[in-house]
Amino acid sequence: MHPHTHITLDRSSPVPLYFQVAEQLEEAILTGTLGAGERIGNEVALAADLGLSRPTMRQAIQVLVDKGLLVRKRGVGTQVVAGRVHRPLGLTSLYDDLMKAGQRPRTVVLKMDVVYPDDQVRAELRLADDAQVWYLERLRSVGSDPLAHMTNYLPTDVVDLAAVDLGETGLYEAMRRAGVVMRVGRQRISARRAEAAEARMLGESEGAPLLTMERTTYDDAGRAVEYGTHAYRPDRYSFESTLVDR
Amino acid sequence: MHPHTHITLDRSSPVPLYFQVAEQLEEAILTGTLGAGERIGNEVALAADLGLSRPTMRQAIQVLVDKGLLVRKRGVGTQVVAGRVHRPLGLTSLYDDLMKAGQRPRTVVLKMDVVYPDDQVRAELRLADDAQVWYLERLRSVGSDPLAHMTNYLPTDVVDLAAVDLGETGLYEAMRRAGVVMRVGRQRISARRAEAAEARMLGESEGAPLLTMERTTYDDAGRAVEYGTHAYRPDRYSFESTLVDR
DNA sequence: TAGTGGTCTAGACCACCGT
DNA sequence: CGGTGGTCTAGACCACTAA
Repeated sequence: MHPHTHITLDRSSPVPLYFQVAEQLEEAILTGTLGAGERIGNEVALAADLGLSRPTMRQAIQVLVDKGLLVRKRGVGTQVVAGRVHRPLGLTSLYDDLMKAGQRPRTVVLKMDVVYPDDQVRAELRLADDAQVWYLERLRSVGSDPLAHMTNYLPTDVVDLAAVDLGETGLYEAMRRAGVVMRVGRQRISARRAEAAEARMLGESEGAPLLTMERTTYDDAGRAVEYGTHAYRPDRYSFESTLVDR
Repeated sequence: MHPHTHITLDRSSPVPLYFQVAEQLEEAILTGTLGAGERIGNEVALAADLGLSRPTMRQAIQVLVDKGLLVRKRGVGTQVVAGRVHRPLGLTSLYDDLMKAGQRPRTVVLKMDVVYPDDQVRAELRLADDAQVWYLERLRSVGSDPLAHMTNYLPTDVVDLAAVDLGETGLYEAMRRAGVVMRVGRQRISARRAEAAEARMLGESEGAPLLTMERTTYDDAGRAVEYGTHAYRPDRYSFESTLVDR
């Protein structure tokens, strides 16, 4: 009844125990060692097997429930969710996503300036009336294929963009290196027709459908650190996500 | 130092204590009683004030951290995230969303049949080779404006669609009433050109951009219960979501 | 009825932050 | 250094499910 997934714990590691368990359980699910519909658990026995308290074991399982890999049912147990898994989108940039997928993204910085933002941007970033922002416009490609046209606004006190080579690194990675800890992003995804100039840049015809995303990102102090509006070629990009009801 | 948000607990209520606290904290944030950037906490003191244990108080705060309303920073405290809040998308249908927004959606069922699914649908739903599914095609409008063209496939043993008036209720609501507990949804959002027939239905011109979503939903036993591909008029609809890094 | 997850308690030690 | 959140323990009682 116990498909022993053989979990190893290292109590001297700085990695939390619940996370060690979650990692190894996830691995077992992704490799198929734990198949769709299979039951793990119960929590009490698992905890005892591993020499953990039940709350710690529960926390480990909760991580995978939140990722949509496991479902819990009271009185029944915990089971592996069916279906192929795709990685959830987190607070990553397109650049990060492409790198992870083994692609070689290329970025051309079209514009980079310090400007006075318009009212909408100032409101999104909650800036004072006289505050200035970095204005950044980039075109991202994979190989010879244009993929996305990106516009971003950043408060000038968040990061000094002039000191960064944005052709060689993603914006989010640059922000992280500057010590910004991004915690929350609020985004809206829709679609629209490509305008003429934009269509030329993306190698599409005017009026072609574009996938659009606008996002405001907040750091670990709750401060808005970035606002951006992006346009993607829909035949080359899509947004995947997992929703979990608790 | 304590912006006393006056939280009331009812220990005789079946609503969990952590949830009662989370609800009232969220209310305080949404109404502005707790303003952007304001610190709540600390966990120990809050727990003591309310006569709760610290883990319970922590769980309450975690709910709002997961919703992107609060950010925690070790050594500092817990603060309210800046910016306007929009409700996250959960496992709801377009119908539910519209109803909540006070709209009056109208649904026309274009087709409803039991069919043998093609390979892709069979794979998404993890069905046996000889299994049949409900095939459902609907057009949803608000007022006189067409909004979305929706196609769904459901295993026949999940719910009997013939017994439901889908003009009067959303598909997800109908599934819930049939005892289906949906727990996980995996979706992909992109865009494409409207085809001729589709454009006519949606009141758009051929080639107009459409926002597309395909989603597979799983129940509390990890079983695929629904697969759908939808097309929305992008000037009338967009997907909003909140991402949280932990 | 037996077994499962859901909630809750009352502590403990640690890591990190700002002063 | 004091104060914060991050982790962990060892229990307890309850609600729900399935046999």
